[in-house]
Order: sequence, then structure tokens, then C-alpha cells
Amino acid sequence: MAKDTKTPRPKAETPKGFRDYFGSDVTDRSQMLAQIAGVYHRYGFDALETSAVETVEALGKFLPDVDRPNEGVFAWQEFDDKDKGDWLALRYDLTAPLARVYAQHRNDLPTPYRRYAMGPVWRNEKPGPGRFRQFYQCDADTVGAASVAADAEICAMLSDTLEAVGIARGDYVVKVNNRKVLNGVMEMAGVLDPNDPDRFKEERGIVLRAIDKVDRLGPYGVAQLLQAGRRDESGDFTEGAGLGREQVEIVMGFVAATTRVVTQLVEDFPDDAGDSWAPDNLRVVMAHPHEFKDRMLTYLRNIVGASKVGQDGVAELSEIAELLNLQGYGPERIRIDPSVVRGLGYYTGPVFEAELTFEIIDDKGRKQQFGSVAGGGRYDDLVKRFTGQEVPATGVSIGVDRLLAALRAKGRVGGQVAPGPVVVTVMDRARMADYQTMVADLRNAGIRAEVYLGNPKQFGNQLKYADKRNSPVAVIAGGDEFDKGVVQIKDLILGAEIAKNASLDEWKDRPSQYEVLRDDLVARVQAILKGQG
RNA sequence: GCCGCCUUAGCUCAGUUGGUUAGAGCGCUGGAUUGUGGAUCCAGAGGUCCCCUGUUCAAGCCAGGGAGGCGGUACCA
Repeated sequence: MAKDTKTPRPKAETPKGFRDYFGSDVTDRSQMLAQIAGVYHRYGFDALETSAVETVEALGKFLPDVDRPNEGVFAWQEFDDKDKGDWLALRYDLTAPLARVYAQHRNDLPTPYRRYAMGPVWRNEKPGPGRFRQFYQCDADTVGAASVAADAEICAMLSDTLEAVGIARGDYVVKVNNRKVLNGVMEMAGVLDPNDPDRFKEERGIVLRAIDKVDRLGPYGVAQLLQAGRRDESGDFTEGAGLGREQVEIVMGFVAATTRVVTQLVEDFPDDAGDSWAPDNLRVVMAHPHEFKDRMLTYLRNIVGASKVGQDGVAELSEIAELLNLQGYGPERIRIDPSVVRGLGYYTGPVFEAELTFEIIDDKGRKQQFGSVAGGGRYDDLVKRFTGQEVPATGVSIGVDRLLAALRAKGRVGGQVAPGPVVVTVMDRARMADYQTMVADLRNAGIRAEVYLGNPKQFGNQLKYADKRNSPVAVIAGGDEFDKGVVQIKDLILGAEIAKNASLDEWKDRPSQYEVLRDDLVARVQAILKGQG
């Protein structure tokens, strides 16, 4: 009965996990990227832009299962031709492409090679709150430098970068740790056998992930994960590592490192401690940076005990801390934090993470922490895949979208709506050329301006349009004005201001509108713009 | 992946015990008006009531299944 002649319309929507960026989303971001690139460049890093698409082998992924959504990456086969085509994929980070580029051009590139890169990366994962399938990263890496001086430099640069984009000192901290220290702890806890590295791999993963969660779950939650497992409020159960009592004690001693060292300091220097005994009471740390560092290193040395790799790690950590301290980067900017873990099968030495420490109130009135906005570390095995030779490398990656969101929340970026163009309205279609000349004059004077290009019959709509564009000024000229060689200039910002307190009639009197000579148009508009700040 | 809530116009949402042609506000387009933006009036366009199956004379509403969204949680190079 009902006629099915209707064809379903396409749905106008962004694909899941993707976003559209409007106006200031784009300009704010490119401004921030320019600030970051400025610091990277000043530190001697060269710009590098690589292709968005890589071969799957170069990215280090196995052939994706065709039936399943490609194991986290957007991948496809180039030709359908009897499985002959290469598998390609969108890059999922900027480090794997760097390894490829360095391996490919190593004869021409200087060693060490220092480069920075920025751009979108893609991950084919289920999107969640604040997690998208396309997002921006901004990386700097040093390839071919084994010295921990390279790691220390990255940490210092990360600190400088955050301040350069507008994160105040004290509103962030760069936390430094070392994977070798973690491995030392694993050895002591009996979940890492130096003679059989693959043994206990499963348990190690659980333990490392548990340590990483101490900020959120607290020591008790971590202890649960080390033993049988943990059931969260939503009813989900997470399998634990099944460690015995002694093992748990060793790991928990490590997890509690910061708390214990700080507590010690508070006991020894009560006058410099804050009111609170909380583990994040950092006043005493700031007052005694060297004590903090030395005691932390001693504490870690004791925990890793006889483990060779563990002692190596502590030594590296000590060296980095020393280098940074001598350059004046104290614990208010960069400090040792043993709970930093980062990616599991990736980093081989120093690891670091930049965390924002200020709280914001979200739209539901809850306190929220921004958490980690950048991370990095040493990955000495990445280039080896291509060349067979060990090439040490270290670097950092900034999560651009998150950092930008943080700056917005802080009011350091955005805030006010971007100003729109001056709108020249159209009274008389036949005089379009005159209107366009006015616009050209304004543009030549460096003023953003445009002629209204919609239906000019409804004059009110033209001003509504100017309003929606957040235009500072509208220019109005009809037959009367042209006869007299004048134009009307309407200060829209002032008009809106007046409208707040004035009655409709007062406002309709147009106190914000002036008649000026056509020849003075540019000068008068300039004056208004200047007055509006 | 697991747990909970949700899904009706571009947006925010009404929709009676299951009963004709599914509504409102905002927005959009046009007009009483070819000279004035917040806040005049009138009209118009815009719908797979998330999808499928079932119950019923009759389903936006009831039942079963599925999908999508949101919030937690897990994983994350």
C-alpha cells in the first residue's frame, strides 16, 4: 500500500571514533604544534614528514586476519591479484616510520639522527571516551645515541616544551623510571629468569600492568592484582598474577617506594613538610631534592638486590638524575617515579611520562585529573628489525589532542570565540561590484572581510549571518548612501553590548551605527577594530 | 571483551490502558517587508518512531533477538 519509492538517504555522520575539526580546533592546534616544533627545532632536531601509509611489515605487524578488523591497524592488501599484493596500513604511531626511514637512509643521514615529526596516526580499535581512531602525535627522537645524555636531554626538552605551550611549572611533572629497574624487581620477585627470558612472561605482564595502575587503584588494588585478581565496581573481574606472599611483598615494596622515601623525609625534616602526610606531599621533596634523589636510588638499589640488570638500571637512573640536576631541572619539573611502566614489549631502558597535576571540574561537577599527556623512552631494538644491527634510540611522543584539551580547560587556549570577518551587506544587487570593491579595499588593508552571498532580499538575515559569524563590523550601503558617497558602519560588538542593558527601542535607535564617507571606510573600520581590541 | 543505562525530525524532547493522518520548542527555508542583528507575525520543508522476528483485528508502545550510543571496567604499539 505504501509506496516504497523512497530511497534511504545517506546518514550524515562522522564514522565512529573520528572527529571533524572546525575553525579554532584547527588553528589552535596548529599554533600549539608550531610552539612545540619551535622547542624541538631549538634543541637541534630536524623536521621529518613521512607517508601516512606504510607496509605492514615495516610497521611490525603480522599479516592481519582478513576476517577480523585487522588487529588494531587499518590495513588492506594492495591488489586482489592472487595474494600477490603488498599489505599496507595506515601508521599507528610515528616511531615505527622513523625506524624504517633511518634504516632506509642510514648512509645519508647523520648519526646520531635527531628528528621531530607531527601528524595524525590511526588505530583501528574500539573508540572510548576521549579515545579516537585518528589522533595527533608530536614526536622527537634521537637515533644512534646510546648515551643516557640523550635520554636526559629528551626529558629536559619535554619539560621546556610543556612550559612553552603554556603549562605552568608545577602544573606538570615529568616522571622518570627505567625498565631495567623493573626487570630487576621482576627477577627478585621470581617472575623473571635471566637465563630463560620467556618464562613467566604472562605473570610479568600482569605485574607490570598492576604497577602501572597504582595511581588509580591504590596499593590494595595492586596487591589484589598481584594475587588472585580483582573485581571492580562494575562487576568485571581481572585475572591476577597468582604470586605468593613473599613475591607480593617485594613488588609492593617497590610500588610503595615513593611513599616510603617521602615518609622518611618527612620524619627527618618535619619543618619542611606540608600539613599533610599524604604520599603526594611533595613540599619536603622540593626542599630537599638531593636527599630525595639519593634516598630513592638507595631504596631502589636495595630492592633490586643482586640483580645485575636491576643495578644497571639504578645506575642509569642515577646518571640521568645527576645530569638533570646539574642543569637545574629539579624535582619540581622532573623526578624519579618507579611506578612509570609504559608499553610492555617496547622500551628497554629509561622510560618517562609527563603528567599534568592540576585538577579540572568536568561538566558533571566532578574533579578530574588530566593525567598523562606525553610519554617516551629508550627502544634499542626497533631499527634492528631492518638492518640486523643494534641501533640505540630514545624519544618522546606528545599526545597533541589531550594536551590541547588541557590547555583549553586551563583557559590558556581558545576561550573566546574567534572573531569573524567584516561583513559587507547587500542592499542593491546591481551594485555588487561596488560591494566587492569595498571588500577588496578592506582586504588590501589586511582586514578579514567578505560580501554577504546569501539571499539579499531579507536584509535582517544578513545581520543575523554577521552575528553568527561573530563579525566585529557590518557595512551597509544602499541607494541613499551611494548618492551621498557615504556608507553606514555598524559596530556589532558595541551593539550587542548596548543590547544587554537597553530596551528594544533604545537599541533600535542604532547608537552603534555611524555614517562615514566611502573614502574613509577602511580607516574607520580599522579604528573600530582597534577599539574592540 | 564484561557490567549498567539509553535509542521518536538537523538539535532537545513529549507521545495516554496498544486505537485514525506521530507532535512541540529551537534551528532551517520562504513570505506580509529590496533599509537594520538580541526578542514581531504567517507559512513551508524536514520522520525507516534504531533493525529483525513474534503476539494482536490493530505495535512508536508488548515479547524475544540483534545493532548503535553513553557511562564504568579491561586491553592498548
